[in-house]
Amino acid sequence: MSCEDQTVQTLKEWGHRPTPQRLMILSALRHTQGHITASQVLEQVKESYSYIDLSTVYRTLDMLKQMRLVSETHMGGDQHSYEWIDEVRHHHLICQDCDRVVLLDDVMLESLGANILDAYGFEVDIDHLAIFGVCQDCRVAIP
Amino acid sequence: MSCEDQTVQTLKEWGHRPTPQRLMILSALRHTQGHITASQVLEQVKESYSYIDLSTVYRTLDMLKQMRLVSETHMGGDQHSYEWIDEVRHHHLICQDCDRVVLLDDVMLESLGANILDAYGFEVDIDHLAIFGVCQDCRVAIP
DNA sequence: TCTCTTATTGCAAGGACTTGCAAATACTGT
DNA sequence: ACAGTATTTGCAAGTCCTTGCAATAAGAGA
Repeated sequence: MSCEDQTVQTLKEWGHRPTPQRLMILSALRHTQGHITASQVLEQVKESYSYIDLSTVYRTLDMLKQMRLVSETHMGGDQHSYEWIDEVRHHHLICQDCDRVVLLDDVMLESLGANILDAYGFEVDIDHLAIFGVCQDCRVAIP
Repeated sequence: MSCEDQTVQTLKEWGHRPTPQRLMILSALRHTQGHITASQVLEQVKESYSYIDLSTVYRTLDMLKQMRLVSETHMGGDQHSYEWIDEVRHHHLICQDCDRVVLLDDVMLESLGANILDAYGFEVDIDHLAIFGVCQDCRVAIP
């Protein structure tokens, strides 16, 4: 089963229709390494189908978020970032001085999730977290 | 020194001018228990000064965020929430089923901060976090 | 106190994202 | 294959928040 068919299957399982627009948006997301903004998705899809509308992109991204196939992150700029959730889940440490982005392994947050579940009975669901702060280099540079 | 004078002092220390608009916005924030949205601040200030503009409110909120006097949280609705940061810092667990908000003690996140500092040399700066998930009651209700 | 400089304001326009709605499209059962 | 139903789309309008800019107001120095 191709990766395309796989996606169609997943959509159907959720009761969503695999429309051409959705497949194109999915393809843009899957074939992008790392983060991509909604308007970048739009541009990419427009190359094959120029009538696609931004609202369709956002609606599809919302759907995929709910399905846990993509993660949404607000990384400080004016636009949100979206990313296909592959095997390895990770988060981001964003330096407020130099804007550098450091990947944070999900393992770090697993214990947080466990602690919260213990203490509050609340089952957290952290797909993608952006944590702000100051990175190592800037901490050294700024005494 | 009154709480008003205190605020004026803090503003000056940061090189910001204590304009009437800012003082009214500050007062609205300080005298609100819990969260308040930007437009709620606007409404409250308008009662004494009807020419106040939303952009001034947002600009002041940004300033106060930077000064760590208020925290901003996106709690799932369409507007952000702002809150005066008092003695006790806390975060929020938001249930995606029933929308209930559970306060999360900052202690839970201190160890996360320490772990990240150890592993990455990155000094996190988490003012106010909104973590989504499923609360205890809903976990029980939904088998 | 008065002038000079700089920060701040209100307004208007803009950007990102959302929503209402009629037309178009995909699935279901026959 | 076809009609009926429910979803989905593109468009347009709307919401929340941000930004550019000229006019205003605050603080500093004479």
